[in-house]
Amino acid sequence: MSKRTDKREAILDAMLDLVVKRGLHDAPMSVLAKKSGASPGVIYHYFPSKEDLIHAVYERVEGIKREAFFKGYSDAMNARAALLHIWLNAYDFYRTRKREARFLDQYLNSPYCRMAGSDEKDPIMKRIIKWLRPKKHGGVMRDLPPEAIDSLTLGLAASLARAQKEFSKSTLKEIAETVWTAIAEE
Amino acid sequence: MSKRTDKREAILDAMLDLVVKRGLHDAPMSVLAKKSGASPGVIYHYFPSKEDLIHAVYERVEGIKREAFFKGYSDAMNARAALLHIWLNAYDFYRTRKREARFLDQYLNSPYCRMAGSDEKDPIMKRIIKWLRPKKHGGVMRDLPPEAIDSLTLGLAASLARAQKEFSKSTLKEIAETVWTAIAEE
Amino acid sequence: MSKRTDKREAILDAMLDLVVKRGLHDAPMSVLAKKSGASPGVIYHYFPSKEDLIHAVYERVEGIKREAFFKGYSDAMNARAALLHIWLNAYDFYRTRKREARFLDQYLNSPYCRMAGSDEKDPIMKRIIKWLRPKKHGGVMRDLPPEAIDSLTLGLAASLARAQKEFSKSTLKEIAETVWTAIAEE
Amino acid sequence: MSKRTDKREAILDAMLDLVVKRGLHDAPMSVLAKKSGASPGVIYHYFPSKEDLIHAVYERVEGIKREAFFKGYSDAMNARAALLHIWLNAYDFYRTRKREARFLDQYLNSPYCRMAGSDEKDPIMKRIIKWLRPKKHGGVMRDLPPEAIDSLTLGLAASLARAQKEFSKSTLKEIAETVWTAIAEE
DNA sequence: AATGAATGAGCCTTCATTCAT
DNA sequence: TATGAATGAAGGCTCATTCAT
Repeated sequence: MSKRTDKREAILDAMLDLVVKRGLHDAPMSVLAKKSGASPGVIYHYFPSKEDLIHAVYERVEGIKREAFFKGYSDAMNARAALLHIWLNAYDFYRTRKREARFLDQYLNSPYCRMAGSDEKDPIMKRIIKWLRPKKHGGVMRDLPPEAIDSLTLGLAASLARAQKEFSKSTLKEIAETVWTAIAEE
Repeated sequence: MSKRTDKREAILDAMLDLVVKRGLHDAPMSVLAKKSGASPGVIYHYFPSKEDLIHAVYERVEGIKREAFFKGYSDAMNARAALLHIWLNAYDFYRTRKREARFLDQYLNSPYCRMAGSDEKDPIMKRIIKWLRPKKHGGVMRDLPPEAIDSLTLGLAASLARAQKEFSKSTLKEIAETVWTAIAEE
Repeated sequence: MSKRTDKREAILDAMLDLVVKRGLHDAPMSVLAKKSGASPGVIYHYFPSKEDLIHAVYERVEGIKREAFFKGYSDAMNARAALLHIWLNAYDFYRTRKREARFLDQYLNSPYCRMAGSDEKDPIMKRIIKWLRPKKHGGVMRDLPPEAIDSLTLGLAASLARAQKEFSKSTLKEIAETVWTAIAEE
Repeated sequence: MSKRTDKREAILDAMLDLVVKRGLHDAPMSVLAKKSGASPGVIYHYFPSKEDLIHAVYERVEGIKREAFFKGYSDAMNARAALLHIWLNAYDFYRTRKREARFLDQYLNSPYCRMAGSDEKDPIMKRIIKWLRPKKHGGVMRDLPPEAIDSLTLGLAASLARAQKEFSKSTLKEIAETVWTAIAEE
């Protein structure tokens, strides 16, 4: 990995930390410079503005998230297996990547997010969405709106991950299956 | 309502608007002063600091939310009826009170929130929680963690309300009942 | 003493305290209002401006000082006795009236002082100055400049009073007499 | 001298002037910026806060004072010669460095001074203090408290320097010798 | 006389950004 | 590429003063 990439990464990582620790407001470039080991000047060499930098952090986090969600996933899986797999991956991601999760919380709920051209708010599910549709549209779901599906699956995983206590793998599977039963066409 | 209270309300309301429109960051007191019709000085007569003001806005919104959730609710209702009722109220709240909903999104995901002494993050559900527990603890639910329950009920309502399209009352009821079936002990 | 006078006194006294505790800078009218029990409004009823108020505090302190210096003094005393008497009184004043002493320190060294029309910086000594002049001008002193006389007498008393340890009456008298010997024509 | 040092000096010097002209209160950073030719921002690059800046000005002035006091001084001098020498230097300092003198007057009598950790209020005399003690403690003085010694020597010089008229070198020497006679052992 | 809400200029400080080196 | 001093608009907040009551 080149030195150039190293410094860029250091900046992105430091900003992620900063936002998580002090908030999207209260994340000054000067502090970022100190944390990242880069001078204020170079930061502007890598990113045109603070806003762009924030968006770049988001893209990076989003990439990590996507990777995490689809780790071990195979197109050969059937709908049920795929959903369960991704659901558990999601729980894991939100559980182990606290920093990334907290950044997303802030970013997605801030005007920064809406500033982005944002092709799609959450492009991840687009890849599995083919099943996350009612049967009559080629999916395997009950006739529920997509928002409902999303909230009932990934939203649930996220909120469980935020809980104090950690759930055992078997409990999680149980929950996932309950969900599946509730939303899938029998 | 006294003039004193009027001005206080005007400030709170203007800040709510400002945060929703420009974000928790980028909500300067000077702009607030103009919007609210109060001078920069008086604002500090009513609130010790910007932070306190933000917290006060939150308390106010939280109060509105609580009222909305429990509108028409009666202790005489059984668990199922109560949950459905509140669930629909919640959907309504998130649907019609977009400003308040967006403020909560930002506040609850910002460090401001964690700054508050915050006895409880979301005290609302404490009132209906008696059923939102597994049967073996006196509730009527399957043995799911409270976080799951919350996400599956109010979280779902919130995410549906955020959707572009509006759902008909009958669709909502259908969804609510699906949920109920999924989480309630048969 | 009339109520009017009472409130005026309360304001003056509170300001004296404030200046001593927080400095001539950092003595806001709002804090003064709280300390004195008078509203910001009335303060301006008694004093046209903050500057005038500060000057009024000075006049009051100066009055107290004059009284203290001349307590027990009699015109019948000869030069030596008078000087010793006043010298001891001065030490007492600076020793027991710490607040007043500290206020004078600040006021006399601040631009406030020079703002005042100030007939005379320290009018006190004018009353005993008849001896504090060289013999050839009708006094009893060596031919030293008045500033020297003043510094050697009252200035010395003030600096001794500021010291940590307290001096016994006999030590003080000894010092005073040493001074007298040094500056008086034999 | 580096450019960095230059700007720092310019700021310190401008602040000294400002305090002398307008007082420790009423010395706004904005005015300082204009006077010193530095932007408001850079000032904070050199000094963490206004308070620190004030303290830094003090340190600088104190340094100048020390240098002035000991100019031409040699350890070979005996007590009497040393005292006379330093006494005349002190008069010169207070006489020619009016700005510095006036700053010290304000600073030393303000709460700023007491805020400082201040190892010692006036470390200068610590170097000559070996004689400024009573004979029985190895000095050459009468048994007077140190405060008295200080006031009778440097205090006197300062107050003479403050006078309108300037004293001739011979008058000064005469005064100094009178003082010496008064405080030195026989 | 008295209150205290209200004003608004101005204060200290921060911070995104630029630029000489 | 990299530095970090420099900029200056803006931010949160204060405070002498006024004024409706």
